[in-house]
Amino acid sequence: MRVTQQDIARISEVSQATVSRVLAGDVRVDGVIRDRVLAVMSTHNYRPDVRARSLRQRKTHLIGLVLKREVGSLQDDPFFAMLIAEVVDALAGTPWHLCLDIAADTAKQHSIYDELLRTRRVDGLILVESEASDERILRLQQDRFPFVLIGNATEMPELHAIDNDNFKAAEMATRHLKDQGYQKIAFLAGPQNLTVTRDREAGYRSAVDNPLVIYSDFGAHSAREAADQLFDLHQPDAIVAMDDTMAMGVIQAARARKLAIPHDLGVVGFNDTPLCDHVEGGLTSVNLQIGNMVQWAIRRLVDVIEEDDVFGSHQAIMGCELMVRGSSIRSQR
Amino acid sequence: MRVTQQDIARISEVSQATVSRVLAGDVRVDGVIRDRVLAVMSTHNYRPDVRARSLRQRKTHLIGLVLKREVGSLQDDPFFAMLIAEVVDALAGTPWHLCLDIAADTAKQHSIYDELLRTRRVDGLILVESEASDERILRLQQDRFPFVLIGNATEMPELHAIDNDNFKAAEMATRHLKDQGYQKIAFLAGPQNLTVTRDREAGYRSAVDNPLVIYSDFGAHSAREAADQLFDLHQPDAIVAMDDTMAMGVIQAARARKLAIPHDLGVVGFNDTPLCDHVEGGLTSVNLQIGNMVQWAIRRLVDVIEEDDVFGSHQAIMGCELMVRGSSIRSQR
DNA sequence: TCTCATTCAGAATACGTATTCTTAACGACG
DNA sequence: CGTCGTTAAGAATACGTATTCTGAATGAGA
Repeated sequence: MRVTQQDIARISEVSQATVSRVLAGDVRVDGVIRDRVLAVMSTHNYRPDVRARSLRQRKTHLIGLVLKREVGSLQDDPFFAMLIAEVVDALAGTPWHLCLDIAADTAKQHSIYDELLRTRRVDGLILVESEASDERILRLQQDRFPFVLIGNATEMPELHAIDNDNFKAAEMATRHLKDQGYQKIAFLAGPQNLTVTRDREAGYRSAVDNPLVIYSDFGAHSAREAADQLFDLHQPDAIVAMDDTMAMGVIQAARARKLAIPHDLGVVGFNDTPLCDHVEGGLTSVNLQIGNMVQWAIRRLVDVIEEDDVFGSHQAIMGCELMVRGSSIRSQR
Repeated sequence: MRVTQQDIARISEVSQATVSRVLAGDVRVDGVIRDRVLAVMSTHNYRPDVRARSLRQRKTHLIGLVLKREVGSLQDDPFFAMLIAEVVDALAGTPWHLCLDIAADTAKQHSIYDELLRTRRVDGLILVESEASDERILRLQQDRFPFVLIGNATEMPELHAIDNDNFKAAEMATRHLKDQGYQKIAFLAGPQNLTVTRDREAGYRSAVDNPLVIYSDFGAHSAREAADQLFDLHQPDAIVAMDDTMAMGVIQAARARKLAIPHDLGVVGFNDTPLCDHVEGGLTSVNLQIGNMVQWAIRRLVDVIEEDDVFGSHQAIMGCELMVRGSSIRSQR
């Protein structure tokens, strides 16, 4: 059977309350008794039961993250692995843990959120992939549930959020291609309802005279099909892709058409994932400091939970850096 | 404030016990009352508190997964993303959730396991990357804690485990290269203490006359360095790499030396990750049916937890399939 | 010496639920 | 008409912890 505070109390010949106090580091307990209790705890390998603690403290010490992705497609995009890893890393060494769920579609995602917060399984949520008018946010605010958004929240000021400067990032990527002498630069966009798509598209448009935009789902496969369309219809000589995975789709399409990179086609991606090094010559990509964003978000979220600061409003913008590699350096050729 | 069974009871003019019974679908409660209570629950949007439930039922409905990986290196290898995604997918639609942790080294991993099970945060664990004599397994068995191993357990019969046929997989990959006319086939192995390394090495050795093995850490970078050593010292004309990520390291090294794939060098990886399609011509890889393995493991684990079958012993071996792509087809050239 | 403040630890309670124990009502059967 | 079995729901309890409430002991100050 499992050893409880009751057992420790009995063996130490003190009350259960005292054991609890020792555990909490309460200064009011006598040194002699404290040491005795600690010794008993140690010899009996005692650890408090997190289930009882959760009930009593009304806190599970779990952070929820619900990704939206089709079954079996998470591994396509290292971005999600980065995200997950960064969250867990940020939580390491703290009393907090990650509760991870993946939903196949928006409806499922909503019901999972609902379940998580209404059953009180998690103490707070990290939101990613925000949409233009995000239903999740409204619900969470209504329920006064702690959450932090990783994404654009300029139109919803009453919340905690951190975002990339996606406008600037896309602008920078596009200008870079222009500087390299590319003439007809297209933008391979993601789903149109996402704020990240809108922001990057705007940045792209601001840097180009004759914008050429095509929307596509995430993933190399969809991107490849979209790239094929672009090549068929418009023959661009450079493509800014929404992320590295989609850039890989572009590269696959280019290979099939014997288009040489970077000579015939310049390519830039986003996220600076490990994929960039797997491309011959390297894939130019915008580093968005996802790790820093996640760390900020987690710190904020824990603060919100512990200070009960649900109504506060901290927002931050993370800088970005263009990592120039072979896929966009035409001048060398 | 949050609505509890007590509130539902008061409003429905029944006792809290009855509400609990209605929730559990207890047949002994009268139909009229049941409907009344259900209606009140519905209008008040009631959901049971998972924290109280965890304490009372002694069950958190959380499955733990602790990966061992250096900080920030999880995204290098799609294998982990696959693993995580498959676990979460297998849990979707059940009352179970995933609690994910990542440890930088073995010591940290052990302390996380210890914490998870002794505080009763999770009800069971999925173990991956088993070592030859795995301390984790001994501890868990000692504590009679539910777990399922994804890995080789032939030397530890008293547990639930599922594994690939790694011997056969490596043998198959090696023979394939031989059949394609490669003469000097090397094996780029992973850490030597892992059972998966040992099994694949054995399979490789069984298929080759003059074995040529080099050990390396996981990840493209380490693999590239190891591959450079191989090229310097032994000039192999084909390499079987422990996984696709390491195969990418090999390919990077080959590119730097202007070795043409598959003409000058044949390459085979493992896991059949999305990386395979990102290589020009495609990377040949062994599909290990990770999804099926994970599904089996989760089903088993949930059974073990719910049937309290900690002492049972179910084991299974998953088949594999060689996905032949351009990186190993010399005959076409 | 008496009073009062202070310190420390035990007793009691609450967190929200599931379940066992108890009791009331009712019908059947002798 | 009384007894007993059966059914249904309320009362009570336990899960393990944190915390408030209470009381005993100690020491200081008058």
